[in-house]
Amino acid sequence: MSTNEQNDDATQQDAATRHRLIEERLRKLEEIRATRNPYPHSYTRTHTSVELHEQEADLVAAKATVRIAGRVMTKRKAGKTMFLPLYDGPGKIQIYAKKDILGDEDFEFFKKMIDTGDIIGVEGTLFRTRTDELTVEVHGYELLTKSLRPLPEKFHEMSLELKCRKRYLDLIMNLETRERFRKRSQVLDMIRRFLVDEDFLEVETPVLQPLYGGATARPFKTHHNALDQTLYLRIADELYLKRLIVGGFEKVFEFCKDFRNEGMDRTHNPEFTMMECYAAYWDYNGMMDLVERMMMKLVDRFGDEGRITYGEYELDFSNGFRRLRFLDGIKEETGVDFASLDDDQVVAEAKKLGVTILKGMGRDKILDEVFGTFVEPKLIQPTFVLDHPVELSPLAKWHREDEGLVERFEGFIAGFEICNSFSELNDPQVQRERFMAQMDLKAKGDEEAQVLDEDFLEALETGMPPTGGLGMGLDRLVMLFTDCNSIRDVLLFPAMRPEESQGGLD
RNA sequence: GCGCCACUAGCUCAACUGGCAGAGCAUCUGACUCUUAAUCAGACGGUUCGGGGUUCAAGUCCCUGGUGGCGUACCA
Repeated sequence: MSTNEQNDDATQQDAATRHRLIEERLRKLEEIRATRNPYPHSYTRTHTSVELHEQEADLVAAKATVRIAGRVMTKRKAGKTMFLPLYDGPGKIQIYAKKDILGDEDFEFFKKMIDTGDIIGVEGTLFRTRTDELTVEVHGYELLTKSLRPLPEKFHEMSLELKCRKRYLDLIMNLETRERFRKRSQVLDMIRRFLVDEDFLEVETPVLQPLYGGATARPFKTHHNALDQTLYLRIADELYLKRLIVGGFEKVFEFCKDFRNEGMDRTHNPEFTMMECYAAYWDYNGMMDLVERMMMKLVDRFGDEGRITYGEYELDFSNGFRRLRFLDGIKEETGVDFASLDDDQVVAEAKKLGVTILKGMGRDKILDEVFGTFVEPKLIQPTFVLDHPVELSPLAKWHREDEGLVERFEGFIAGFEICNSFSELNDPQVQRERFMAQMDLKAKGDEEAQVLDEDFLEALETGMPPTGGLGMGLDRLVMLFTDCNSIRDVLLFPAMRPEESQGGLD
């Protein structure tokens, strides 16, 4: 960012409008510059705080001089001594500064010029205080970065809004926030390793797509100037990964950012991270096994005896996922056997159940509504919902036994959907008919209906082997393993409305 | 999109029925050579989210705009 753009940056602001706390820091910065460099280029550490804790016995025995660096979180001054907790990347360590060790000048400089929020490097030896806290006795120190802004108050929770808007403050103040995002990285890493171990090839496909497909959602739209072409941010990468299966890669996966131009709530953010994978010669049964193996790996690592605690729930993975057929689920919860009803009866029964029926909703869409209302909230323990009506799943292959259904499953845990999978439709003529049906729905006003992708059909006509496919919402999965009930807690920078006039350039 | 609630010092929050805008932390000055939300004494700090209205008087009531939270709708 150029300095021109930083009109509200502390150092650029008019003295009159600058906050007095910042003013005070700037005054100190000025004074520091007279004798020292407040922003040196590097600092060589010998240990991190965590390493000091781990290697305490050896380091103390050897009377070793250690060098650490981190952010000053508070200053506890006691006359001619000071205690300061220092936070570095992995953790924290207390340091102890003493006048008769540092000398008058260095001690007074430390006391006056080093503020909470400043980043310093410290050299010294390890000892235990009377209250048995491992501490570095400071023999020398160096200011590494002067902080010009006050940190939030230290013993109340920051407001949720501030945590999300200024995530760096949340990360500075709350080690458990750092831990949560470290865990997110570990979950994603385990999934990636799992897939690679299962011989899946990681690939990358376009984020900017001339047609959006592979899911049912409204897209973000943008424009490519050189080509004078409308482009869409992807809502899924499904159709591209299938092209790769056509091309002969037999197992592929992608961690993809998808973008959906829809509402936001505790399980939806306009951009989110999905994992999609496809395996040639598999069907949805193979994908169910894959998901169970993957989840067991994660639960082994992050859970306890095959269980994880999520909010008020104890989720038990030790027996895999329960299998529940879509229509059976509805029957179980509503007592109505929709399979045996004709279209008019479906409408009547749904109305009787209190489901709102909008214009242009077909039979299957109504069933989906019934399912969402009565069944989904009940799916707390790991469950695969399978064999959906065809209209809801234009990219899934027809069921080999039941007419009107497709081979599809959705994984539900704690009442929300974490994955979706099909035996992929590879008959190009049937796929064309499905797209045509979607176009009809679109014409009738269904804004989310999928669009016909001629290039994708051409790929299918070239021949895609029987294939199992899977899409998994990684943010939601991370929510499960971090016991978070909002997607914002597992996104470092969740979507927020811009503050004041920080929106666009115009 | 709709409904309800909130917005007060840098941060977290008080302020009764409309009657002088407050505390803790942070900051500054001073004391203190083992502190743990350090302690003690003092000081500084306010466009009560913006705009309009009612009133002798508005943080408080009304209208309007903004941002957020929760719920709801839409949604892989």
